[in-house]
Amino acid sequence: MPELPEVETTLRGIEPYLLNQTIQGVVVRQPRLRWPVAEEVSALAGQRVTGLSRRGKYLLVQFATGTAVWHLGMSGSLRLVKEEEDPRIHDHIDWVLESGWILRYHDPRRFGALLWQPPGEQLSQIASLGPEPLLAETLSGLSAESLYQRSRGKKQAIKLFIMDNHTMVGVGNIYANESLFMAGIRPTTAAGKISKPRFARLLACIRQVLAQAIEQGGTTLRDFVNSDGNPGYFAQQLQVYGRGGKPCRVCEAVLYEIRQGQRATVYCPACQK
DNA sequence: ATGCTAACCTGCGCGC
DNA sequence: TGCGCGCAGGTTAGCA
Repeated sequence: MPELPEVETTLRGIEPYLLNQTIQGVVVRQPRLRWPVAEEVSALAGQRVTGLSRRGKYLLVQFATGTAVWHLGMSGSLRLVKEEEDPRIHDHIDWVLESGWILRYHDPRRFGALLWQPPGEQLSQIASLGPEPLLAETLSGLSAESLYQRSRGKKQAIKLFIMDNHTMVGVGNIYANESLFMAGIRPTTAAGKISKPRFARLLACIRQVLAQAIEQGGTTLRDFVNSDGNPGYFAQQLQVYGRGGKPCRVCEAVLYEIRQGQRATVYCPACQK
C-alpha cells in the first residue's frame, strides 16, 4: 500500500510520539514478515529514540545502539494506540512507550519488514536505493539530465523505469500512473526514447504529485491509515489510477487499462502520447 | 548488465 | 450460499 507519501505521512504522525521516548517493552506476536523481525528489536527496552527519518519507503528509527528500519510492504500501517487497547488480528508488533502509548504495527499481507542496522553500517536494501525525488536537486543529484543519461539505450517502459528504486525512490504504482498522466506521457514508451525536455516535465510532475499527496495525508484505497487511524484523502484526486474504462477527466476519452510488470497501468489514449 | 517472471501472504469482490 | 479466480499502495531472487 504505502508509497512515499504514505510513508512520509506515517513518519510525521509518529514522530511527535516517538522522539526522545524510551521504549518500555517490545511485543512481537508474529515475527514472520517479509524477513524475520530482527532479534535486536526485541532488546530495545530501556533505549531512547534519538531520531526518525525516511529513506525511500523505509522508515528509520534511530537509537544509540543502531537503527530500526521499518518497511510497510503492501498493507502495513503504524499507529499509536492507548495501552489498554487490545490487539486485533494482524497486529504483529507493539512498541510500548513510557508515555503509555503503544506504537502498533498492523500488516495483513506481511510483506513488510522490521530490520536492524548497526551503527556505521548500511543494510543492502538501503544501500542500493536511488535518489530521493523530493530533495533539492543539488542534494539528491536527481535531475532531468541524470534521468536522460541513465535511460539512454533502455527499452524498458518509462513507467517501469520510474518505479525502479534504482532510478529514484518512492514512486509506486499509484503515483507512477498519476505522474505519467499529468506529464502527458504514455506509460509504455521506452525510457530510452524520452527526450530531455520530456524528462524535465515528468520529473516536475512526479514531484508535484508526491507533494500534493503528502499534503492530503496520502492515498487510502483499502487499508491505509495514518498514525491516528484515519485515512488519507488523495484518492479523491486520482485522475487515472483505478479508473480504467471510465472517461478521462480532461478530455472524456475512455481510459485504457493494461498490465505492465504484473501491475495495472491506466492511461488516457488521447492525452498521453 | 537488462529485462522479464514468479514468489512471498491475506482479504475482497466478482462471476458462475 | 459457496467456490474459484483474479486482483491489491512492494520488493527480491532467479532465470534467459
